[in-house]
Amino acid sequence: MEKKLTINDIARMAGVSRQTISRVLNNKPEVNEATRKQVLRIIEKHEFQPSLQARSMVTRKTNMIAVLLPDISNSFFAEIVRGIERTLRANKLHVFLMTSEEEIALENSFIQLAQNYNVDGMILCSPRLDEANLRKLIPRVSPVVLLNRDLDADGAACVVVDSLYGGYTATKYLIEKGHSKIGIILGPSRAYSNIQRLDGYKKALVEFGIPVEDDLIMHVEVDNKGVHKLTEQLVKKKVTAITAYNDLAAAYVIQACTDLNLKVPDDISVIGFDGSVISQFMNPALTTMSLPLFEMGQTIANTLVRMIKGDQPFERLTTIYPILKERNSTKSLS
Amino acid sequence: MEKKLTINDIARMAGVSRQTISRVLNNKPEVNEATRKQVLRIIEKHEFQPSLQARSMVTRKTNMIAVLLPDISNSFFAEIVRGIERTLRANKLHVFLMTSEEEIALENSFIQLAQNYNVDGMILCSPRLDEANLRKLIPRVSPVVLLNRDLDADGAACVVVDSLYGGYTATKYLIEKGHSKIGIILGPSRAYSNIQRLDGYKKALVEFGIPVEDDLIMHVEVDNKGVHKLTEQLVKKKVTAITAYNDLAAAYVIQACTDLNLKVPDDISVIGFDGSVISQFMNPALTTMSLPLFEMGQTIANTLVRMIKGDQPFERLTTIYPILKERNSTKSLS
DNA sequence: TTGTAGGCGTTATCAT
DNA sequence: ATGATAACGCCTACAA
Repeated sequence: MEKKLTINDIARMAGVSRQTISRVLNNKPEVNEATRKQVLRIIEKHEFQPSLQARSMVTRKTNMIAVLLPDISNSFFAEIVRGIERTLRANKLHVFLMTSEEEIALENSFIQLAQNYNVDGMILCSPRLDEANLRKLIPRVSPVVLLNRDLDADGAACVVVDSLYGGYTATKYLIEKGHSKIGIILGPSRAYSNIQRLDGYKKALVEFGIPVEDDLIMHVEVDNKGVHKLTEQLVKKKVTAITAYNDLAAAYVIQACTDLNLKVPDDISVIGFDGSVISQFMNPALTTMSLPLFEMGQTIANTLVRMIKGDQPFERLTTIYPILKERNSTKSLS
Repeated sequence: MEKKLTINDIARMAGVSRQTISRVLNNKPEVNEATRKQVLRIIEKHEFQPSLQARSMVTRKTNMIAVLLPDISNSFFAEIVRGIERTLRANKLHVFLMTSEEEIALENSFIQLAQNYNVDGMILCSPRLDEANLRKLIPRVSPVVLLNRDLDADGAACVVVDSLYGGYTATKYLIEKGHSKIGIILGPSRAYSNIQRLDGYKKALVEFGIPVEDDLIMHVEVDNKGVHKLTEQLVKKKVTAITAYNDLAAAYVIQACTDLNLKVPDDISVIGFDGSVISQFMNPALTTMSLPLFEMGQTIANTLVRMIKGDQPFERLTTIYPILKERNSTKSLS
């Protein structure tokens, strides 16, 4: 690492005090034009750039935003982060990335870490922390934007997907296609979104007078590994359609069906959730409840930026509605 | 944001000097056990945690690693970052994420930014910067690990995919399946890996005495949007097989073939590159040159950690060989 | 074992 | 318009 020049070095070279250098760096008006030019020349000649660390010590701003999520290789989060990063960048804010791998302890310590680094704000994607802890930690890193978590707390805003609507719409769609024996595979976490999705599923069934059968409701234990087996169980129970909690899970469902010599959608209909890139390349192309992930990322970041600026209004709660994208993995029951 | 306690506050409460607090925080031995316990009690009671910023000012270490890549939503990079993050985390290092969107100007300014934040090291994924600039910037953020770029510079190590081997192996595989009219679709950038891949393609053809036809060599202009059209052109030229520069591009190739009423692999064979998640769910499942992305991320981070520690040897150049994963998108020409 | 003084590189405040 | 001085919160070196 090259040894870095400091503002003092520049001051010495320019024959002025470091305060003047500071003024030039910060575009303060009260500097003689001649001096300013001279200083700028020296700064450029030596490609001097001030230490943001030192600056942060006094300004109390780091321009860093901590972004905490379970898994960056999950395209759901990756696409959201793309939206976040671009929007933050446009506001001269930068991303401190933290991955919790769904571990509560890591989530906890990462939020502390964010505080210790003195970030200007934090984005929490689907935190698993319980409400009490969340309420305790939020003030330390606020402002905070939460994804998929509705918490009414000071210094926090929320962007949530309406999973109830999603689960309801997907199920209703299948019912209207003539299905009544519909299996549902829910995600590994006890997350709110899963409960919501299940509620939506039930709501649709009830609305159409179809009995809710508990043994058609499946929960994945840890990750997608279990989907294959759950699909087998559902098939044994003669379902004619399955809704999965995300597109990748739906892909595993289809794979399992193929292994069981069932054709999708002829023998069984499958519907996913997310609308990630893989959904359109699967065969058959996946019918899914699609989410505007990139735009969600932008919304999240924009909300945070407004909170930070402090002079602009922001939505305490933004609700995102998934949109049914009908493709070829679903079919009318004839 | 709650107002944060400082080391001075704790010192006052404990009735000792702040230096003693510092000693306790840093586990220095020269502290009376009674004092240490007393101080620890107060620290815990108030959940005091030192400012890492202030600490960095004097220790000259931030424990932050800048990770610069073109696009986090590209599963190729996302999976690599997952490996990087986990390994860095195990070494108490953290990720400062920067996305360049393939723009050279952004790459340039992000490297500067990394310097100004005084990061402990940097990971550059497939930088587009020319060699001169790269050589100039590396010393400012070193140690640096470069992905897919072989540059022999002080303070830099490289992890590269052997694209020549990959291109060669894929092409050879197709030739041995009886294909001789083989199209190749190369990536958008003038990146080294594309040139290498083409060289491998040519090498295989030459080895088997098959003439290299320039009009079977296609370059994507900007992104995957163009793949569809290029595929049409190749089909017009009666190719029986196409190798694509990554799995997503291969997906578009297959889509284009379907649109042209060609069946894969019966009418045309397609082979991808990367072995990303989508490849196994495509229909037909994609034959591809697969890369151990997560492990590559780990290797990259591990190399950087060794460089930072300084007392451990590290590979200046690590070469990764893609592995042929034969699935159902390729077939013998009968 | 503990405390004091000084400094890391900047900006803020108050003089001049 | 410019400069001197004091912070920001911590650690290092030296003194007690």
